Amino acid sequence: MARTTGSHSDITGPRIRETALRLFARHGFAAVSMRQIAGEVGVQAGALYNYMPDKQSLLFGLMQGHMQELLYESAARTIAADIIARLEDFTRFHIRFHLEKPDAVFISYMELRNLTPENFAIIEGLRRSYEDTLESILRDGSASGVLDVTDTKIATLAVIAMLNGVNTWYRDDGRLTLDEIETIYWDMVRKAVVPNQPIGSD
Amino acid sequence: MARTTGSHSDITGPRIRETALRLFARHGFAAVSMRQIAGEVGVQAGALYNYMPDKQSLLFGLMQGHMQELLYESAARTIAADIIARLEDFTRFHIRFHLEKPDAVFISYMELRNLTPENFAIIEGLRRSYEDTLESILRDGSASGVLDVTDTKIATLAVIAMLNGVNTWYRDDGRLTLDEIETIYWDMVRKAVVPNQPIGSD
DNA sequence: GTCTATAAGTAGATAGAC
DNA sequence: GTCTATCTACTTATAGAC
Repeated sequence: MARTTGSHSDITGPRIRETALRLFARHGFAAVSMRQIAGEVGVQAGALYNYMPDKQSLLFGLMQGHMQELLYESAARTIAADIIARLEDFTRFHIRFHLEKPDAVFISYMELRNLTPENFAIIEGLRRSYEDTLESILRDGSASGVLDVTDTKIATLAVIAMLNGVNTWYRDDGRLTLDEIETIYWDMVRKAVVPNQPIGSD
Repeated sequence: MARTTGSHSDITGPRIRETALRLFARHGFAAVSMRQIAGEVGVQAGALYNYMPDKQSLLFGLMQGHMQELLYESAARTIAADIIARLEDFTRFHIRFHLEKPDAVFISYMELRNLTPENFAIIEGLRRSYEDTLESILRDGSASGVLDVTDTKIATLAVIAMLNGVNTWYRDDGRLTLDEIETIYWDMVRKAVVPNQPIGSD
C-alpha cells in the first residue's frame, strides 16, 4: 500500500544514489542541492541524512563504488595470454564499460576537484591502479618486442584519453554499432603501439 | 600613487577576468562566489557589476575568448602544403597551445554545463569549427591515399581526445621537454592514421 | 525512517552615496 | 568606478515530534 511516510530504508538508499548520480552528472556537484535530490527521490531534505553524514560522503561513495567496479571488472575481462589479444581485450572492455556507465564516468573525472584531499587521494589511487592494468600490458609488449612505444607511461595515458573520448560523442541511436566503434578504436590503438613499416617510407 | 578607491577601469577589468579564470579552473564555476573573485582582485563584490551584467557573462566571455583565440592561432599555424606535414603542424600546435593555457582549456571543457543554452550553442559551434581544422586534414589525406582512417569523424575526435590528455599530466618540472612530448605524441598520431604494414603480420 | 521547523551562513544582484 | 548596505533567496545540516 502506498505510504507517504514511514520506513523505506531498503529502497530510499539506492534511489538517493541513483538520483544524485544523475543530477551531479547533469548539473555538477556544487550546483545540485540536497533539496533537489530529496525532491526527485520524493522525501524531505532532512531524510537524506539518515543515509549519509554529509553531501561530500555521497559524492565520494559514488566515485569510489564506480572505480572499484571498474578495477574489478577490468581484471576479470583482460585475461588473454597473448599480449596483443590482451590489449584488444582492454580496449574493447574500456569502451564498453565506460559507455554503459556514462554518468559515473563523468562525475569520477569532473568532480575530482570537489573531493576533500583525503578522498581525492583514495580515488586517485584507484585510478592509478586502473592505469597500471594497461601500462603493464604495454610494458610487457615492449619488452618482448611485439609492441613499440617510445614512452610506456605516456602511451598508457594517451590510449586511455583517446578511448575516454568516445563518451563525449556516443549516442545510442548513432550510425555505428558498439562493436563497430570498438573495432575502429582498436584499429587505431593497435597501429599506434605496434611496430610498423609505413608504406612508401624509405 | 596608491588608491583604495576611484577609477581603475583599465586594470580592474583584466584582473577580474584573470582571477575568475584561475578560480573557476581550480574550484569550479558553481563553487566560486562573486565575493571570492572580488576579494582576490581587491575590490568589493558590487564593483564587479561595472564590468559584466552577471556571473554567467563572465564565464561565457572567458570561454568565447579562449575558443576564438584557439581558432585564430590554429589557422595561422597549420599551414604546411604537404598533408603529413600539416598534420604534424596541427599536432604540435595543439599540444603547445593547450599546455600554454591550461586554465582556459580546463574551464572551456568542464564548465560547458554551466552555460545557458544560447551560450552553450555558441561555444559548441566554435569547438566544432576547430575540430573541422583537423577533420579536413584527415579527409584530404584519406582521399589522396597518404592517410588511412576508417572513419574520418571518429579519427578526428580520437586524435583530439588523445592530445587533450597531455594537459592532465604535464608538469613544468617533469622529466620530458615540451619538444620531446610533442614528438612522442606525433609519433603515435602518425602511426595511427598512416597506412602501415605491421612487422610480423601476415 | 521521515517529517516539520529552524539555525546559521552564503549566494547573486541592486541602490544610492561619494 | 568603487564603496557600503541590503534585498531576497537559497545553502548544508540539525533537533525533536511522530
